[in-house]
Amino acid sequence: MVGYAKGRVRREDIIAAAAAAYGESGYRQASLRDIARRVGISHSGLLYHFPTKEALLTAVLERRDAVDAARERLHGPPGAAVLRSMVSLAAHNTDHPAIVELYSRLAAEAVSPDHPAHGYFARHYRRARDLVRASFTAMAEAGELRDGVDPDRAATVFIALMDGLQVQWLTSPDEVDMTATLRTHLATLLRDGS
Amino acid sequence: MVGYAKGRVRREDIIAAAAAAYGESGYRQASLRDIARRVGISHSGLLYHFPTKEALLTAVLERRDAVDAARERLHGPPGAAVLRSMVSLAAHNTDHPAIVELYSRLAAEAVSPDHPAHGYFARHYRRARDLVRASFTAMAEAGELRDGVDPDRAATVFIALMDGLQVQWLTSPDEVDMTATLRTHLATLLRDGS
DNA sequence: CCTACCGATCGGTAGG
DNA sequence: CCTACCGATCGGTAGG
Repeated sequence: MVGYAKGRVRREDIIAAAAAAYGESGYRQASLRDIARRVGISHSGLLYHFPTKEALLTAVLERRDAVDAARERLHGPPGAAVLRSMVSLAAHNTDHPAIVELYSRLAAEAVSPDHPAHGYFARHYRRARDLVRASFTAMAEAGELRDGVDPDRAATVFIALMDGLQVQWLTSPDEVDMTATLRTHLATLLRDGS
Repeated sequence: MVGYAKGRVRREDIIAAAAAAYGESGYRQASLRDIARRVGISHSGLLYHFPTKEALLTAVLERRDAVDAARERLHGPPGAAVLRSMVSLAAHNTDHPAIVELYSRLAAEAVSPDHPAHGYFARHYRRARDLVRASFTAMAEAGELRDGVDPDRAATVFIALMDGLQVQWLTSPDEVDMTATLRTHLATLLRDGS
C-alpha cells in the first residue's frame, strides 16, 4: 500500500518533469537523462517507471487530457459560455507559460505524421473546432452573431488565433496581450459588439 | 572564377537542403550529417562551407529574408493591397508545404530566448505586425473598415491567424482551407463585407 | 530503483 | 573538399 502510493507519486513527479522538459526543449530534444535529473533518479530508474521514451510522452498527454476533461465539465453545453471560458483559459495561461510552451512546441513538432503525438493533436484540433463551431452555431441561432458570420469559418479562425497568439506571446511577451486580443476579436463577431 | 561560381552554387545547394531539413525535423534535431547527405558531401565537407551549425542557420534565415525582400517590392505602400498580397501568400504556401513547415517549426523552437533564431523571429513578428497595422490604419482612414475595428488589435489577430492556420493546416491538410479562412476573416472586418 | 554497459549519433577538429 | 578522429550524449538493456 505504502509502496504503491509512493510509486504513484513518483510517476506523477516524472510526468510533471517531462512536461516541463518538453515545453523547454520539445519532445525529441528532451532527454530521459535530463528528466530523470529533475526528479533525482537515474535515467534507467526512469525507464523502470516508463518502459520507453514514447510511453512517457503518452502519459504526459493523457494527464493533460484528464486535466482538460475536469475543466470541461465547468463550461457545459456549447454557446457563448464556452467561448468565454476559452478566453478565461487564455488569461490563465498568461500566468502559466510552461503549459503554453508545452502545447506550442509539441504541436509544431507533431505536424509530421510519423511523430508519436501526431494523432493526439489531430484529434485535439478537431475536437476544439467542433466545440467552438457548435458554440458559434448556437449563438447564431440565438441571433447573437452579426450577419454574414459563418460559424464554421469563425471556429477555425478562433482556434488558429488562440494558437498563433501563444507563439507570438511566448516570443515577445511584452508586445502581445492574448486575453485582450481574443476578447476584442470576439466582440467583432457579435451583433451588439459587446 | 569557375571555382568561385561552383562554390556559390554548392553553398546555395546546402542552404536549400538545410531549409528542407529544418522544416522536417526542426533546427536542433536536424543533423549536419543528414544535410550533407542530401547534398552528396561529407558532414565535415559541409563545415568547410559553413564553419558551425549556427552559421548555416543564419544563412538559411538570410536567404529567406532576401526572398521576402524581393517580394515585398511587389506590394508597395501599406493598405488593402498588402493584405491581399498576404492572402495570396497563403494561397502560394498551400502549394509549398516545405516553406510552411520551415517557418512553423523554427518559430515554435525559437520561442526560447537562448535559441539562435530567437532574435530573428522577434524582429520578424514585429515587422509583420507593423506592416499589417499600418495597412489597417490606412484602410480605416479611407473609411473601408467597419466601426469599432481597432487597427492595432486587428493586426495582431491577422498575424496570429496566419501562423495558427499554418500549424492546423500542416496537421490536418484536408480539414483546413487557409486561403478561404483568411479571406472570410478579412471580409468580416470590411465595412461592405466584400 | 542502481551500476555498468551497448551501439548509434552528435558537432567539431586535425591534417591533408 | 576527404578521412579519421575526439569527447559528449542519446535511448535502451542486463543483471542485480
